[in-house]
Amino acid sequence: MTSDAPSKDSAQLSPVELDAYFALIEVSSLVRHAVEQQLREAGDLSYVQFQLLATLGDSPAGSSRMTDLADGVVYSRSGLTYQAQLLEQRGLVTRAPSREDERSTTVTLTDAGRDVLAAVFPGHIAVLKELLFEPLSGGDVEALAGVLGRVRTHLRASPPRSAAPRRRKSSS
Amino acid sequence: MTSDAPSKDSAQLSPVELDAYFALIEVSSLVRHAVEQQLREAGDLSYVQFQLLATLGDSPAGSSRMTDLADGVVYSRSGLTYQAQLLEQRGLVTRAPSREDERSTTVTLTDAGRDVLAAVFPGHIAVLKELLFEPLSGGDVEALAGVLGRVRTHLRASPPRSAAPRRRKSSS
DNA sequence: TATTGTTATACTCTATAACTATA
DNA sequence: TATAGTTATAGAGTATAACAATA
Repeated sequence: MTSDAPSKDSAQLSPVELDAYFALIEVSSLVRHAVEQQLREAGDLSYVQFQLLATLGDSPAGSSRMTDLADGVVYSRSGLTYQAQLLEQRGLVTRAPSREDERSTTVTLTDAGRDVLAAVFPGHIAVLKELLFEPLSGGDVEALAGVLGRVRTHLRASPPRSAAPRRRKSSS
Repeated sequence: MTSDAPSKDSAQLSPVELDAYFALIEVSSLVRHAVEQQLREAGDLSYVQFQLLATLGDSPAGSSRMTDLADGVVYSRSGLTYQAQLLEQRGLVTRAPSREDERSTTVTLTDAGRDVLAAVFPGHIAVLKELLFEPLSGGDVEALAGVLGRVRTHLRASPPRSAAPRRRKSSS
């Protein structure tokens, strides 16, 4: 333990950092894969579609603008359009031009959409409990939420390189 | 905060669990996306290709059987063949039947493969430091590695649902 | 002119099933 | 018969660029 600092200078990652990085990739990868299967089987939803439905379900009116929906879920606008089309074709959402701003499209969760969401939730939670939370203590979960929350805040604040193709363009 | 225990029974996730889950997905998603871009720009590598090269680079002989390579990197055998073909076409790896077991294919990292790996590493590390580790203390990193390490162990031990199409079939 | 969203298109990746060959 | 790997093929998802419409 000579230098346990995060080593912001050296061009190397410390062994602990490597551990953390590899574990993060492997865990998120496996969990996501398992969750995707469950969603596919229980409701024929891709993960992105689930995220969109869940986001709509969280909003009070069950609706949202396309641009707001895109936040964090998708990396390109056309990708969002594509997924929204699929959801609309299945009758899980509705799309209509916003009255406030005719350029915007308001996406709204339908009753059928809520049904699918409800059909999928229990299994979704079961997978998470079994795969992610089963081996963790309450303290572990808090630590995880705390640390990852800090990273998330950092990521949201820092210039998203090109994660967000458009949107949030201050100067230029 | 009546029941802060991990709540292994109720069919709901606690607020902290939800936090941890969402943060995990968002962070891993953003980090991975950023890393993928860097790898693409610096060495024209997909993340899976990078993982394969890096795995080979870690092994003493710079070579490995296909099946061993697949571990954790890919979810189907054909997917691995596909990526290995791409790497071979670019001259970054070599494929040859193993002498010990003629059924096996031994994949070996070439000098060109090592070069690409070397070309890509610094930027890779830089992205991780900037995006993932920048806002974390040494203790944070250790906590992260510890908790995720525990989950990883759990995931590796538990029946991979169908993550591993073949391989590791005890009874049957 | 800037913003919102869609469309067309090309491409990457993944997965299932059928198949070959060796143990 | 079981294992290692490849092939064919089909489908899902993503991204870029060009486009239309509104602010």
